[in-house]
Amino acid sequence: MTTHSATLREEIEEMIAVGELKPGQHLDETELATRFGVSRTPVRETLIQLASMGLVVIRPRRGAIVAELGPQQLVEMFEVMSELEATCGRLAARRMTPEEQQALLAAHQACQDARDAQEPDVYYYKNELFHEAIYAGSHNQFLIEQTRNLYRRLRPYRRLQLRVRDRLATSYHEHDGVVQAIVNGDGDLAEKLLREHVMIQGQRFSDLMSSLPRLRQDAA
Amino acid sequence: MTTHSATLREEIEEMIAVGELKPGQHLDETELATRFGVSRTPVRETLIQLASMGLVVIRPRRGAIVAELGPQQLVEMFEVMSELEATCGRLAARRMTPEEQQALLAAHQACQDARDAQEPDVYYYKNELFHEAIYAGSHNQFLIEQTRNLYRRLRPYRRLQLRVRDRLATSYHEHDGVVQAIVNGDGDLAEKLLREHVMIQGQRFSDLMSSLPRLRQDAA
DNA sequence: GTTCTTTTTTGTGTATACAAGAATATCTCG
DNA sequence: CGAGATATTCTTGTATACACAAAAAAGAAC
Repeated sequence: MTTHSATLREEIEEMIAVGELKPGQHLDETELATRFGVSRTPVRETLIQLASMGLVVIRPRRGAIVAELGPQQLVEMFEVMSELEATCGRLAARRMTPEEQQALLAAHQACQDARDAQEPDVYYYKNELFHEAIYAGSHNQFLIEQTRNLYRRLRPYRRLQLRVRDRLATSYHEHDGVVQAIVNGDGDLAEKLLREHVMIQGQRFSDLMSSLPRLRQDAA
Repeated sequence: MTTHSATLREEIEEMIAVGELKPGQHLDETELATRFGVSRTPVRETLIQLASMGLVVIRPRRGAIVAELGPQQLVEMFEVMSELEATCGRLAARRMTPEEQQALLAAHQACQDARDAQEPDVYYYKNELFHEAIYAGSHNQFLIEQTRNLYRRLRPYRRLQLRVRDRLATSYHEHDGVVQAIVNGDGDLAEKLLREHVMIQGQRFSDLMSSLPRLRQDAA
């Protein structure tokens, strides 16, 4: 059995992730309550959870709005993201079991297939699995959780990410170096390569950030 | 003006930190409500926040208990802690302003004074300031926040930390290496030294973990 | 005396009611 | 016609009430 606010949290979180609720948008408790057919209480509890996760901001007596991250914050969060992933990679290089290495290679192969087929959507998905395979190899459940949390928090802004020309091929090539470093057990190299790999995405973000104001709901 | 649940959160968080509420202990909503002279509603909202922070665990229909971290989880969290601090150090080595370097040196000097005076309590406090000085040098507010969050989450278990023989002198010596690496701008070295410095504390934790069952309130 | 079932009790989850602060609209006066 | 003050409305924060599930206690069967 699950509680109302738990399901609500997932739903609203998804709505934020896909942009149905835009950064800066005011979240009316009663409106959400009626929309989901519940009372204000579980809605409030949901909003508090989302606030703790950083997805919304609650100002006392002034209600909740979808968190809007400024360029500065985004850069900082991406930097941390790259560090977390790099750490996963370094630990994975030292700790992966043969089975986990096999899984990583398989995920890598799947990326190659998607690249060859020139299917960005497929690649995007396989890419996630590839990174998950590295996370798993860190053998640190808490680290994995933290990394996933941050990833989810950045998701609302990810849909901005353009299908940059040749990004697929470049990405795959970077993956290749990471995989080799990991199977060779070279943690420092894996760390370095992953840090750069993720950071490059972050820099693309920087490029896009000038278009940020366009994204968010014009707050009153 | 601030809201009830905000002040409540700080109070309960502190109670958990100092061990007035022990890991595993059941948190009765009505009891807390009467104790603080408010209704259940703000208490519930507080508990939800604490749950999102990982300090308590809420199981549906079964209430909240103070989170109890197993040895495995503690080791994992300490590993992440060391990585976050190490990252702060690496960034600080590259980004610190001269003023921030001065502040770091001052904090380091304060540690030395405390060591010479053989005052563990003072050293403990000055040590915090020392690490904070490094955080600040990272120039990444989000990273600092994450690091502080984890630190706070580990606080309930920190009071276990023994005054190990010679730990003060060793700690100060380790700090010395870190400071030199940072002022020399050697990010990689600072990262490595800080990782080890924090991890050593974590290993002391491991040693103490056998005494863990004694700490937590015997859950029914 | 032990174990399984049934009943009671306790405590959580949700809904509703009320109070107070913030936003907004209206009105008055320059 | 515009600016400031006041009143109204709206939304949030808190309290209370109720429903229902889970744990605890009591009772029955073996």
